Amino acid sequence: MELISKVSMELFAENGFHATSMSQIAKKAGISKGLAYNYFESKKEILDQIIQSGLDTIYSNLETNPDGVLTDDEFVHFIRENFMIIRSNHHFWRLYYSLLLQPQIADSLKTLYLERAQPLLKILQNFILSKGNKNPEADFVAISAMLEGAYLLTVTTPELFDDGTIEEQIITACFKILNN
Amino acid sequence: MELISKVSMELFAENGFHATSMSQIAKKAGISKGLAYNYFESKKEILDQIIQSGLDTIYSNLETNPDGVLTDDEFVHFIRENFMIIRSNHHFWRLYYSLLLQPQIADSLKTLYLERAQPLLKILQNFILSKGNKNPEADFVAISAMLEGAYLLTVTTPELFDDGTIEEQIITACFKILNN
Amino acid sequence: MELISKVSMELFAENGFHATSMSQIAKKAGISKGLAYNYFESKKEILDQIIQSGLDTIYSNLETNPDGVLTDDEFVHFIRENFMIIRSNHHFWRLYYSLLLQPQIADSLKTLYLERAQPLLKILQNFILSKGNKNPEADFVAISAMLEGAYLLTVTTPELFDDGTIEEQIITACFKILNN
Amino acid sequence: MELISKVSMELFAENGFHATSMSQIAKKAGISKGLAYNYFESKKEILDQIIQSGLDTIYSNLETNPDGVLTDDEFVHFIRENFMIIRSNHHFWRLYYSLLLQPQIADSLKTLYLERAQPLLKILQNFILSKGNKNPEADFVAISAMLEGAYLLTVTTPELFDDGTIEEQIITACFKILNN
DNA sequence: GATGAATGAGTTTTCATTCAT
DNA sequence: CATGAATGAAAACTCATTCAT
Repeated sequence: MELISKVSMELFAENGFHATSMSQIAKKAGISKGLAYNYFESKKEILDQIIQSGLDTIYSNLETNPDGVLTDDEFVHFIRENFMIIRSNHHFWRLYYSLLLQPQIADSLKTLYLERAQPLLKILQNFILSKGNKNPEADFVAISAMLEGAYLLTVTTPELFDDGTIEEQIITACFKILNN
Repeated sequence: MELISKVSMELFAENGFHATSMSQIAKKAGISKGLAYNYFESKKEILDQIIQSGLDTIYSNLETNPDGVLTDDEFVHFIRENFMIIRSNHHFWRLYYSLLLQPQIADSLKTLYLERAQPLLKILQNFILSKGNKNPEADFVAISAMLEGAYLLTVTTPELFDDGTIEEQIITACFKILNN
Repeated sequence: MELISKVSMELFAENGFHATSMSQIAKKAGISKGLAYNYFESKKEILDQIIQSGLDTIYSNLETNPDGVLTDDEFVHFIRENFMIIRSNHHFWRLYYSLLLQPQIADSLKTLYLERAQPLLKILQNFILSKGNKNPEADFVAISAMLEGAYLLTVTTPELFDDGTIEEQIITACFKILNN
Repeated sequence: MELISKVSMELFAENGFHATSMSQIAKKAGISKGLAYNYFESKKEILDQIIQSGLDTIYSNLETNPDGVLTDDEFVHFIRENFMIIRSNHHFWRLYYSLLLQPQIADSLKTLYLERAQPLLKILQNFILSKGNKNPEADFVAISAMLEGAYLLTVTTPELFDDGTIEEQIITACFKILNN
């Protein structure tokens, strides 16, 4: 079951959900199609379960106090950790982003995601607010977009940043935005 | 033929390439399946043609002198124009991003894209260089990521920014990064 | 389409709905499975359509004035005609009876059937009432049961009555019941 | 084993033999699929065993002297008892009738049935003969059909006759047929 | 006795594609 | 140009049955 999920995630991420067949999954997992259906009611259910447990494991690794305010050093650490998590789950994130682009699926996914990501966004927001700038919302939008974009680039074209310095550049830019 | 492309792009963007059938396309276009095959050799060819002409029309609207250096005002205008183009072609961009996440397809797409986008990146690069900062590469990465992220958000969750101010916040952040 | 219906009815009647596969249907009809799905959305839809048009053709052949009262001769003719119709549609009736025994399907079927059969039952009722017996309801129940049973026997074991005299014996019994 | 039979009979009767899966049976019986196969070699064998023991218990309850001749009172009692038996085994009879309509299965079933039912038919025949009518075969056909039909109605639409008077009406009609 | 993981052949259904008209 | 009937390969899914434990 773990195996099926793992194999499916890789295939879904590489080829897309619709372009991946149960036969491929079964073959790559070294089992029969029938067995896959003993564990999951449908292909869709495999996807759902991947999303669920993917978000679970990712966010459980990040649990911090969402009400406290980070110091600069903690913020730096926080961002680096985010990138590390993305890198070590790039299959999942690639899948996540591709699903996000399909309106049919996206809505339920967005809800699920926002629910789990809320504490993180809160941490970011609090940090930005603590800087006392005139327009914290604008800073929040800009930094969120920058992170989102950097995550996407990390996932889609990791070879461009395999020196792993993208986060340092992002961090530097964050402070430029905030200390101004 | 124009119609088939248009209709296909919408369906591909909304449901994904693989989840869209030729029947759906023919039905939505109000023609027979057979006729679609008079114009296109295969479903894949429709996609290719969409990408080709999509990039064509988009970048032909943006042709500027890639070797010159923008003034600040021109840069602002340049960014705003980019967002406008994204918004008026959100179907295309949604499709573009979803394809980008499928490695099978992504490679040829990336080549194609970089080819067309090169002049724009050059403009951005020149502008950043003209600011004379210590680490222009870092600024380039940060700003590229921020733009990429903002485009993605514009395409996937337009409702969050329907006041259309996201570009202003991005522009402000760009200058903070560059004037520092 | 006519062909598919016809072939399906025979197979459904001989083997049962669930025990008949689309492959069998396609093979017997000399077409591909795919084509069958051009005409019918699902196997269930084939069944529905068979029932609909089966009841249609049968009852349209029997349309008589349901408010008038039959003479004895007309009653005899009416019964004989019923048996003839059953015999020339024995596939359909075998299918009909087998569906009647599956509660899942039976309810919608019963409604559909009663709707169409109502005029016939009315004719029978009127005829019985015209005889002025003390307990017409009892006569109606007995005669209905006798007809139902005779139809069932005709459909399931036609060889027992291939001389075609069962209806004469039923008719005789009817008059015994009514003239008493 | 008893349990498996009982549960299977209910499911077969409600949903049909082919539409019932071993999983459903095992689930409803609260056992594993494997265990079911310790008791029965196949799904078909469950069915066979149900039919066998179904006919057994039913006819063992009815054993009377097949050579004697019933009095009128005994005949009335005999019919009432038949209806009672049908009612208390409606699952079985529903299943029986549905199988009767599938030629593949029906032949072996008919043989089996006739074997067991022979004594009962003999009793009925003797009773009819004892009335000394001109055409006892015709009376036999009519009364058999009436009983068959009444049984079918009792099994398929019990709600129509839940006052339990259908047998009285049938009995009355029988005497009308016979005393004429 | 009892389980349930595992299979493989079968089922219903879908769909890109072809082609006679 | 245009249709839509037709196909065949492959998809998702089911299920009777087996077997190691």
